[in-house]
Parts: sequence; C-alpha cells; structure tokens
Amino acid sequence: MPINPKYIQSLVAVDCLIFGFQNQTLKVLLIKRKLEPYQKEWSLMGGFLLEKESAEIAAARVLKELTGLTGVYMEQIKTFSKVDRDPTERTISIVYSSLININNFEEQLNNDYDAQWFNIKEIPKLIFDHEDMVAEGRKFLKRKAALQPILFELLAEKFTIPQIQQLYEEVFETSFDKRNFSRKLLASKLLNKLNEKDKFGSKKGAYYYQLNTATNYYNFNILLNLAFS
Amino acid sequence: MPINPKYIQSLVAVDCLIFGFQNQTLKVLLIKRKLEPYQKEWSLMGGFLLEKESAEIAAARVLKELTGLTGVYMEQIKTFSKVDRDPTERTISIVYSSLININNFEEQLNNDYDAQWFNIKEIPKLIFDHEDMVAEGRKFLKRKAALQPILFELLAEKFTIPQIQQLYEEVFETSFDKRNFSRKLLASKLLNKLNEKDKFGSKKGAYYYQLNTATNYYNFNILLNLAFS
DNA sequence: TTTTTTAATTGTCAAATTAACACTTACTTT
DNA sequence: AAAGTAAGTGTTAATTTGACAATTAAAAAA
Repeated sequence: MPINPKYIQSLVAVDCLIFGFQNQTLKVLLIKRKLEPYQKEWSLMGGFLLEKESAEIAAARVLKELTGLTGVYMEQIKTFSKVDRDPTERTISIVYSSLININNFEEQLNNDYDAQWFNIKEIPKLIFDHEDMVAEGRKFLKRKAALQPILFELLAEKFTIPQIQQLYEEVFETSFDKRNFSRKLLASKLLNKLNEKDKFGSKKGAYYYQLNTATNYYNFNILLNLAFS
Repeated sequence: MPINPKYIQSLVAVDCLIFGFQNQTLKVLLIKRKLEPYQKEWSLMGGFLLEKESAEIAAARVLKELTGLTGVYMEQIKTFSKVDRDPTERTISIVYSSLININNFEEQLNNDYDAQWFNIKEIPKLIFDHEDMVAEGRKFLKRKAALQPILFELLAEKFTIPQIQQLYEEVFETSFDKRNFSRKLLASKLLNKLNEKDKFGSKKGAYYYQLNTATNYYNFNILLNLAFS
C-alpha cells in the first residue's frame, strides 16, 4: 500500500517510568537533559525506536542503557500522542514502567546521564507531558498492586513485613493497621519466613521473609478497596 | 532536533475494538477489507493518524465513520508495535475499545464498510495481530468491569437484572447464582427500579432498572475474584 | 375458567472475612 | 538493671459471602 501523504509519519519514542523504593519512600528515576532544547530540565529516560525494534525491545534497551539492568519487570502503561506534546517534532511516546530494586543496582547507573531518584511526592517540573506519564504510572501501580504481588519487585530478595507495609502505604498513600495488614499478607501463603532478622530498623529486629515463587498468586488480593480510590 | 536517520518514522494507526451486547451474547464489530492486500479478510476498523490528530481524536473519528456514534465510552487498551505486524509497511497501532449499545445505533452503521457483529466466541481469523488485540480487549473488559460499572454502556437505558447478569456471565465466561448476583448488584445503590416491566423475556416480566448516575460508584465491586482468573 | 408453564423474585443460615482495637516481646541503649 | 523502641501477636463484633429452593406473576394451554 503506497503511503498516502495525508497520513503522518511520526517518530516513535518509548519513555521508561522507573520506580524504586528506598528509605521507606517510593521513588522515580529521572534524568537531566544535557542537550538543547530543554537542557537541564528533568524528564523520564526515553529513546526512539530503531529500525528493527518493537517498543518492548526499545524500552528494554533504554532501561539497560541507563541502569544496566536486564530482565526486570516492565509493563506497557499508556501511549501519549497529543499533536504538540513535543514542540520540536511530531512524536508519539509509548510509556513503560519498570519496578527495580534500587539497592542492588544503584552502582550500575550509567553516569553518562545525570540520573537521580526523586521521591514520588517531590517530582520536579518535567518536560513535555512527562508529568502526566508519572501520574498514569502511579494509577497503574495502585490498580495492579491491589491484585497482584508486583511490589515485591521493588524490594530486596529478603525483606521484612514492616518494610512491605511501608511500601504499600507509600503506593496507596494511606496507612494500614499492622495487625490486619500482616494477617492478610501472610494469608496469601506467598511469603516464606526466614530464620534471620533485619536489625537495621529496630532493636528487636524484624524477621526476613522471601517471596515464595512456587505459590501461584491466584488469590492475592490485598487492599482492594483502595485500588481505585 | 534534527531527525537522526537511524530513528524510524512510522505510520501510526488506531484500531477500534467495538463491543456490543445482543441476544444475550457479547459481540465485536468487525469489517471486511475491500482492498488488497488481505482483501475480504476480517479486521478491526482502523485508520491512520492525520496531521493534526491525537490518537484519541483519530479513534473517535474512525468510530464515528463506521458507526455514526460520537461521545461513547472509549478507552485506550494497548499499543502494538511488532516490527512486522503489518507486512506491507512499518506501522504501530494504538488500540481503543468502545462499548456501545447495539440496539440504538445499528441503523447508523456505515454501509460503505462490510461491518458485521461477531459473537465473541466465534471471532473469525483476523489480519495482522488483530486477534491479539481482541484478546487484550477481553482482558481489559474483565479487569475493568469487576471494579467499575462500565458494562452498562452496552445496555439500553432501561434494562433488567437478568439482562445484566447475562452480560456479566458473558464477560466473565462463567455463571452466577442469581440470588447472590442481584443482592450484590443492588447493594451498590447504583440502580433505580422503575415501575415498568420488560415483557419480552418472560411471561412474568422483569422490572426495568436505570443507572443512577448521581451515585458515585465508589464501592462498586462485583465479582472481584473473577477479575484475573 | 382453570391449569400449566416459565422465568422473575425473594430469604435464610452457616462460614468466612473484615475492621477496630492494645498488650507483650525481644533486643539495644543508657 | 532499667528504660526505650519497634516487632509481633489475638479477640471480638459486624459485615459479607456462598450455598441453597420456594413463591410469584403473567401468559399460554387446556
């Protein structure tokens, strides 16, 4: 089929919304542009599709370039296509979200980029429609986390119940009764208790748990009531 | 920013996944291509982005062209970008799903297209990756319908409880106890009972209900357990 | 008119889940 | 040895669920 000239040819970008969790805070990884236009402004890490790339592949490439990470959790969030979203060029952008464990991989951050973790509640002004992207990503996280155990991607392999609770409280922007929270979490049969304690958080120490990958999380449903609040 | 030639310029399409409900069956609207290549094969109704269109606008345009409808429920589902998904041309496609009331608008169908409603369980072979699109749309419908009262978009303004139940059973591919179903549905306070019966379905007749748009469906959560089964 | 037929409507109860609530424990620091 | 701190745990009432079947309204048939 010949290309009808009235149909646009567009650049296709992917932008990566990378979530992390550190110091009891949900964080997003942003980079500072080094080139004009919009030099020194913050944005999500992105890139354009190459000839033989699907968006999934491109997003994985961009993520790897910035963080060195491969094989991490990544999901398509939404595509942004407003005509003037990029004032310099007609571009549509497909946003992917990744959940990574900050602690393991912070060293691998590519220093070619001025990358920095921002608390989700202290996101600076971003270029284009990237703030909308962050907002969509947060909604996605709430919806998904209420019904599937994805937040564990943000934690180290060993984690404590209080840590998970803080993470959930960050994501859902609320607080939970710790007795009810741990009861519900443990009821999922998804966690294995280890015979080892984390002594960083308290004097008493909190037992470590591990995700039980054997269990299928068929009946994982934490906090449904909050998924769409 | 000058366009770096290694970055692709792609055609950007939208495809519309249009759901309807008739004769107790969930249906999808497909069209038969009139042009080569893939002449006479079935596909979703789609179109390319024009110069001054966002994907949302383009999808609304495509929907209107086929069905005559404007202002109907429409939501972005997913973007498809496999390199060879369209063998003739590099194209990415953003899929939107609409829920429409078949009965009201069937006459408005544009006959320039060979459009036909197919039972969701009897979808023919489709071009490109359109079968994947339908599959994604079904998943979306399950997830969303479990937590938000969107399925009413598929029904006429007045509807009966048995009708809604059949619709939910179609969407979730299962059956429900009618006592429990109506109890849960009515508990949402989302329905107003009318003083009028539908006599088509049975001798006794079933009372009509209307959606109570005033109520905010904060606590609508039918069938959670099935949302991800 | 009476009887039959068909689908709509409605209720109960036991079991499971939730939400609300506070004390004890383990360990470190003073 | 005492004080301090966060982890861990249990109970109860209220609500929600899931499983189950009899009654009702109207049309159709006898």
